[in-house]
Amino acid sequence: MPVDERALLLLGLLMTQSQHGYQINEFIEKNLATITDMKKSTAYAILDRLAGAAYVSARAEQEGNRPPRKVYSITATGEDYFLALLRRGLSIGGSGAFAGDIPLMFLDHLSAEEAVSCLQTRLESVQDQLEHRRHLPRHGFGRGVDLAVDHQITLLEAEGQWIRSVIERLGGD
Amino acid sequence: MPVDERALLLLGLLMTQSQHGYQINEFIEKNLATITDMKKSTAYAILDRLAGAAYVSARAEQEGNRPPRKVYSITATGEDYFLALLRRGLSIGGSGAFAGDIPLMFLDHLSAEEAVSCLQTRLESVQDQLEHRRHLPRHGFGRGVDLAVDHQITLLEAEGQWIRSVIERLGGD
DNA sequence: TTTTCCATGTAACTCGTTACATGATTTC
DNA sequence: GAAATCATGTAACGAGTTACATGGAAAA
Repeated sequence: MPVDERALLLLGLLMTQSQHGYQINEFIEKNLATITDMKKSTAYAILDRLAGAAYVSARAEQEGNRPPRKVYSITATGEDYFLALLRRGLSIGGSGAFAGDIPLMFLDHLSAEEAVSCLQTRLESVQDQLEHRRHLPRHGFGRGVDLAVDHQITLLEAEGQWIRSVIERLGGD
Repeated sequence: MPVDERALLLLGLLMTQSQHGYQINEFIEKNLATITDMKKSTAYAILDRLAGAAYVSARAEQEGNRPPRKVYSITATGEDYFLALLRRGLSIGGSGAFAGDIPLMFLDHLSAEEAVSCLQTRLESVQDQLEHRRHLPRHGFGRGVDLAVDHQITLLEAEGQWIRSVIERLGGD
């Protein structure tokens, strides 16, 4: 039973303030790109679903002659549900099976040189991702988004170290 | 374009020797539980698909009056495809977004005590997973499955350390 | 004047899981 | 006599992505 992370994310964003879908999608795109890859259609659909379940309420709104919006607010039941999802999500965490484990199993089907070259590419990608996250604007005191980014940095550092050790074992330059 | 890890896994297992689906599924269930959660029906379906694409060939076989089997062998084209998937998979690795990042974003919606309690549960789960992987029978010299398990151990250790540091920051006992 | 922004969706599709079916055989 | 093993699948479902539609207003 995987915790419904996308619903948790949307509810969490609505905990701060009532928002309409476009607004939420923009926030995700601009600030949470490293954390989630949820697509806009998906967000709209889930907001709909949450409204159907009365975890959020929706009221229509219009500004000038802009397209009409649906402003979502989290309900009392929604807050309970959010907290329940949050507790489960925090307690459980990842499954321990990480993406990218399977290719490793077959490393020895490549020559040492080729394996090293692939791993170096991977290492560079990890370094780039680290660099990117380190230059991200900080918001708080290790809370909120920053905490998640911090988590990613830690794991990316470990990943980088590990790749380097494998390259060494393979006798790379 | 996420690398097709499941196809890579099946092709990789067929690189060692020709096998029938049941055999493959058994191996996965007994030896790769920490690495993948692919279901049997899924494996059968993908083997079918790979046969359709001529990446593997299938021949029927029957032993005594057991149910007939389909023994799959990887073809020359299949080996090429396998190596291509392998190179991509090794070079790319994970996206940097890890499962369990989202709940972290909302940690401060819980009281410090409750957050600590959740994280301690998570820490215990990580420790259990570490323990389990450390007691797994080793096969080779840091190659094959062992390498993937090694990778998981490294990341789980980092995860554990990180959780401990967060607990400390929150003033946990 | 073409592009981008605003704002919400629908329809078709992919990928994978769940639950079930089959039927002989060996084990409890 | 009941249950597990062997061996392969099918059908229904669910979650999410992709590509597209809409239509006015503001920006390039």
